[in-house]
Amino acid sequence: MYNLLRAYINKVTFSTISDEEFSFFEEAFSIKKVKKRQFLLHEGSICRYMAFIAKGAMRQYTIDEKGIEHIVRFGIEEWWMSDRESFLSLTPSRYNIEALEDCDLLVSTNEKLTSLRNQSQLFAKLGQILDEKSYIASQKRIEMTISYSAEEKLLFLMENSPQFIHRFPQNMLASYLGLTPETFSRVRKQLLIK
Amino acid sequence: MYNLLRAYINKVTFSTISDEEFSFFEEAFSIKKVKKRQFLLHEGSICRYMAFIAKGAMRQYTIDEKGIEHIVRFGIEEWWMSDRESFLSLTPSRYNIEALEDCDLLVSTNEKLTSLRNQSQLFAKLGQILDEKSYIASQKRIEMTISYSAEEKLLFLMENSPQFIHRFPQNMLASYLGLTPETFSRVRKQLLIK
DNA sequence: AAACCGGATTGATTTAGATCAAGCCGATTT
DNA sequence: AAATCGGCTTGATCTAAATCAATCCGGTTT
Repeated sequence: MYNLLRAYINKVTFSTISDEEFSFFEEAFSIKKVKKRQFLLHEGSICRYMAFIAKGAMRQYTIDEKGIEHIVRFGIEEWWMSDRESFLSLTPSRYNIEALEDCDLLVSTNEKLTSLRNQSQLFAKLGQILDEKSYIASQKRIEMTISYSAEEKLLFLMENSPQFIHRFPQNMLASYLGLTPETFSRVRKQLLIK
Repeated sequence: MYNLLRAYINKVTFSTISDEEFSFFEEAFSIKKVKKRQFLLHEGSICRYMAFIAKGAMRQYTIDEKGIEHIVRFGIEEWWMSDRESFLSLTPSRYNIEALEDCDLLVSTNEKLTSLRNQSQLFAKLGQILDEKSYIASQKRIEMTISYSAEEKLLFLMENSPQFIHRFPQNMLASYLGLTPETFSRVRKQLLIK
């Protein structure tokens, strides 16, 4: 499982990490398995984990006053899951993180990551690259949500996250796009005809 | 003008930067003044600058097929403006960055920032802190756009960015929230009555 | 095989917000 | 002072998407 993390680090940083440097990662991360429907984080509690998904899929969502769930993020293999705000500032989270499939995770804590950052140059670089990527992705998603029609949102999803389409149920994809399941279904049908 | 940047660095990183280390910043950044209505970046061109706003205000926006502008970001004093994707990958940008007031900027280039990152430990830390903050802010904004009503969006703006309310015209605030100016005006009226 | 369940679809109706259109107001220009 | 302009408001109408409600369908459970 650790070799998945190792391969990932090499891929993202365009480097080959040494055994010595990787040993710091092995110390910082431990294995955690979560079954489908189990939670990594519950609303109201402090997020203690930064999790690398070695296998499986997860979702991060809030529940509004009307009881409706809003999915703010999906995670699949090689993605990171955490509520960074809660994780860093130790404040109660407004989010839930739930396994949508049985997951193999490599998890670490705030303290361990801080020391890892000092031990490994490559970890700092990794963090920087990931932050840039996620910033750019967030920017695009914001643009989508403020300016696209339902049909355009669906096309955006197909374009930018085709892996999600057949992996997650439509009602969740709808939630992720800010649509109702009914609208999602109708728009999808329209697009298939065209 | 450089002392504004200096004070900012100290504030954000909780440190006191030495003259020596700050000299690297002085080398990396140059002063650029842009008048109201002038552009730092035009759609279709490559974003060459990372700009620190010492004074003034800017907006970053796209124009859709129907010719409607969508503001994805505002920037004011002590904020950074750039299209990071274009800036880092040297691809043509889909955004425009325009001065909404006369601006005093400190600008740098991709190459200079890369070398600054090697010269200054504090710059790396600064980058990390800013990335974390902007990630958290983006996450919140995404949540808002997919799940809030017009009224809730306005309340969100008042709560999270009160500085914007009286500084920018309503039609731009509306665009930033993904609403029409008419809806913005009506909802605002409703809220004032309450 | 019957009952059950989590989605997905489909139709009818409602509604929030967009669109269209006109008028207003205050600041700047001529 | 008249004219122009950018932005704001207000009213009437329209429409995309939400809501409500029923049915369907494939997979599990009993």
